[in-house]
Order: sequence, then C-alpha cells, then structure tokens
Amino acid sequence: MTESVRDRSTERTRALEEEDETAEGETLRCPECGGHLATDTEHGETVCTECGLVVEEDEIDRGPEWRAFDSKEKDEKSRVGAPTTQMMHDKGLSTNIGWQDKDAYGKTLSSRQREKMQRLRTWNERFRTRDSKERNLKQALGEIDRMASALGLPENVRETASVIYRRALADDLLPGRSIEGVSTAALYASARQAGTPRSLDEIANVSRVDKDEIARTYRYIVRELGLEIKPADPEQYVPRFASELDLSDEAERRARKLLKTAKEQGVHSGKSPVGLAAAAVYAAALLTNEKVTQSEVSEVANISEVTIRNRYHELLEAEEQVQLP
DNA sequence: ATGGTTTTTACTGCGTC
DNA sequence: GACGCGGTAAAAACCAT
Repeated sequence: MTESVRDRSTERTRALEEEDETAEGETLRCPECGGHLATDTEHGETVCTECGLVVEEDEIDRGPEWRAFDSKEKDEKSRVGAPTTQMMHDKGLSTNIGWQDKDAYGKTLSSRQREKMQRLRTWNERFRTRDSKERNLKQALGEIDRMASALGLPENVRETASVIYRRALADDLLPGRSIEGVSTAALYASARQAGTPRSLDEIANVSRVDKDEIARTYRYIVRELGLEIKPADPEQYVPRFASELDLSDEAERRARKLLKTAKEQGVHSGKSPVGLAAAAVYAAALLTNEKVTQSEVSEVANISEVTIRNRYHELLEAEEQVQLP
C-alpha cells in the first residue's frame, strides 16, 4: 500500500533529522580532517563535508530509489509496494492495455504494431490473472488458517486444505463460487480426510458461509477433483467428545469397542456418525460409572438427546447379540 | 418434485435428590 | 420442584431417485 512505503521513508527522514541534531551537539567529526559529517541517504553513505571522506558505506537505504525535484514529480514517481489488503483482487493497480489499436496520439497502429499489441495484451492478461489467483489464494489460505485454529485442527489438516484449495483454483472451479465457500469446503474435506472430522455444523459455526453453501461447494469440489473421502468413521469423534467431557481412557476405549461391535452387526448404516459416536460415549460413560448426562453429551456433540437415546439402545443391543452366542 | 428415512422438536410421565 | 431419563408423535431435514 502506498502508505507503508511513504510512512517508512518519512520515518527515516525524521530519524535522520534527529540524528543530525544530535550530531551538531556532540560533534560527529571526520576522523581525517575534523570536518562535519553528513549522512547521504541517496547513496547510503556517511561523508565528511570538508574532505569528502566516506566514513560509513553500504548502509541500507530505505528511501525511494528515485529523486524528485518538486512535489508534483514526487507524486508521479512515488512507488507503491504490494498491496497488503486482499479485499480487492487488483485494487486497480494492474496494468491495462487499451483495446483500441491507437498510439498515444490517437493514430492508428501499423499492422505489425497491432500484432505486437495483441500479443502483449494476451500476456498481460495471463500475468494479471495469475496475479489475481495468487491474491485469491492468499486470502483463502488466511481464511483456512483462521478456521482451522478456531476448530483446533492440526497443521497437516491445514496443509491438505490448502492443497485442495490450490487444486480447485488450478482447475478453475472458483468462478461462481465464493472464496470463503471453497476454502471452508476444502477445510471440511481435509479434516475428514485426515481422520479428524468436524461436523458440518461445527465448520459452519466458524465460517462466514452458511451450511447449505458449504455442503454444496463441498460436494462440488469432491466430485470435480475426484477426491476420495469415505464416510466419516464414528470412532474418529470419540476422543474429542471424551476429552471434552473429561472421561477416562477406559470409557473412551469402551466407546470404541461399542462402535466396533455395532459396525460388525451392521447397525450403523445410514445413521449419522456423530450421533453414533455421541451415543457410544454416553453408553461407555454409563458402563464405567462416570457421571455424564445425556444433555451434556448432546451439547458437545451437537446432537439431540433423542438421537442419543435411540442410538445407545441400539448399541447396547448389538453388544448383547455378540455376547450371547 | 417425491417418497422414504433419519433427526429434531415439543410434550408428557416417572423416579430421585 | 428441579433434574435426569425415557418414550411418542409430528415436523423438519436429508438423501436418492
């Protein structure tokens, strides 16, 4: 942004001014001839005004690389750094080549020139869209990071999410979809892939996009990118729920076991994995005599108590079936 | 759009502290 | 009487077709 560079250069000059003031007072003198020293920002040197001895060299010159002789020129020559805000994709900074085949005076270009301009336009457009994609990516990655840390997802999940996002970007899946939406979907997908799934609701809570859109984009990118994502395994939710409820390892183990036998019995198909996990955790707590209420479990799992009841009955039944024969 | 399935909502009754 | 739990019916959400 314009400010950042300007600010720094004015800061610099202010600092130099102060330095000069102190120099007057405590006599920064040339070691050769005893003359006055002056700092030359232009070339990053400290020079003696009398004999021209260069005292310090190769200081970093943070000032602009151009010289301005009046304020108008300063404005014209002032350069800007990379934009630090990603809100707009190009902030109107990128170059545009006019579509009319006229030169600066309005004269029509020769056919040779026209051809050249056409090529330039093509390339300019290519670079510009690449640029915009990079900015786009930057924002998306920031967003992914924000959501991931809000959900306590580890590093590798973020990595996978950004890989997915990059692929989506490369495959031109973005047009018509929001950056937010796609980054959220990417995160959701990667969390599932990594075996640390978060429910759609949890994801939706930290995203700026609503659930429906996340689900839609998620389905879309999974299909388009051919991602292989198995339905979430209920067991994957167990550790999280268990720790949020301060349950023992023993209870956690039993919850896992319940889910395993349930799976063998085929009780679980079609049921929501989260519900099953919640029920298993609840049942396990019961079996290990740890006090957890249904409402507490429903709270951490975001599942209704009714569902927990239904599921955990089924779980216990399945368990019995296995015990008997 | 439709129909079947699952989940949620809302309400009620029972037992316990 | 509040709380935890269980059950039910109807509504809502979800999913495949």
